[in-house]
Amino acid sequence: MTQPTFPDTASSQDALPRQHRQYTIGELAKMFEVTPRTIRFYEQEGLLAPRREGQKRIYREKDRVRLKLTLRGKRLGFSLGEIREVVMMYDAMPDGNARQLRRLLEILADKRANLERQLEDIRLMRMELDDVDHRAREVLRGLGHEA
Amino acid sequence: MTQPTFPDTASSQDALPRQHRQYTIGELAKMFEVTPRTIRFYEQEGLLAPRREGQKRIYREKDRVRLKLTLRGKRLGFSLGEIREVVMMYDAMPDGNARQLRRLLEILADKRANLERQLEDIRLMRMELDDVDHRAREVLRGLGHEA
DNA sequence: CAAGCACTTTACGTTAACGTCAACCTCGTC
DNA sequence: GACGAGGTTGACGTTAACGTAAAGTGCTTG
Repeated sequence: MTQPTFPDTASSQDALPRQHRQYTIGELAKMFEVTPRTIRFYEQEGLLAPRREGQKRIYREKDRVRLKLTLRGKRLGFSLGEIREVVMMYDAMPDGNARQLRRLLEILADKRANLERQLEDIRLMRMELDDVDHRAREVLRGLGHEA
Repeated sequence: MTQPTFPDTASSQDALPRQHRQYTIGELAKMFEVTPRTIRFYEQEGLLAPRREGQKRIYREKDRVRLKLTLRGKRLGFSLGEIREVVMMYDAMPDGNARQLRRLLEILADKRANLERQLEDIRLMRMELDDVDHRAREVLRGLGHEA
């Protein structure tokens, strides 16, 4: 039961300059409660690109952040492809030409619209849940009083 | 290009008592911009249970609402199984025993927690998008001034 | 040096959520 | 009565996102 290291709190016992901290695939996996397989898969899908030390993958802070963003995107229901759109274009930005940048802005607007709809969906869904909850409690109360 | 009838606005041209309005599978499909196949699939998965008129499926207001909730759940990343958990227990409530009801309350709390995390995720994701957006615009501005 | 542990690649398996036929009824209408 | 627009039931195909098993590499520890 090796409980997960928490992603944003302690970076090992000796406070390293964090920017230069390195991670193995297993460490990252535990941090975020995913399997190494998942992390390798994300690499294969072009979402991560860790250094190699011999044959082993070495992850740096940047990779950790990317993984974090990727998983957040997933929780919001984005596909890996959609996530890659943003993450990769973000990296290609500095030397990006105008056309690419405008395309990126389009994509961003798209994602944002998506988020706004989700906010509304959440609001509505909450109300539904509250409603069901209320009814259930009342029925339960009724059961308590009889028999 | 038969544009979709909007789910909550006009219920046909003659204002029917809405509660008794009936729908064919094709009508529902257009309303929500899904295929009939999808709707039949949801039925097979126990999310819908329309009446039959001969061989044809007849959907009533209740079914339409269920479909709406289902699709909303999907947009929020819930699986059909999770959606069924709530939707079906909700129907089984009136005659539900205490154990079932408590189980339902658990599930509800679960979903709610899920939603709360999503809210936070959205907040963070928004900030990221804003950031990328800003950078992109600045680079674009830079490109305009040179050359 | 054998054992164990963490890592590697390759490759096939699995699940959810539909898509895509094929082959068939059943209307209204030309 | 042919036909086109809807509907129906199978049944097989497809895609995304991993799971899982096999077989090998490299360190370090008793």
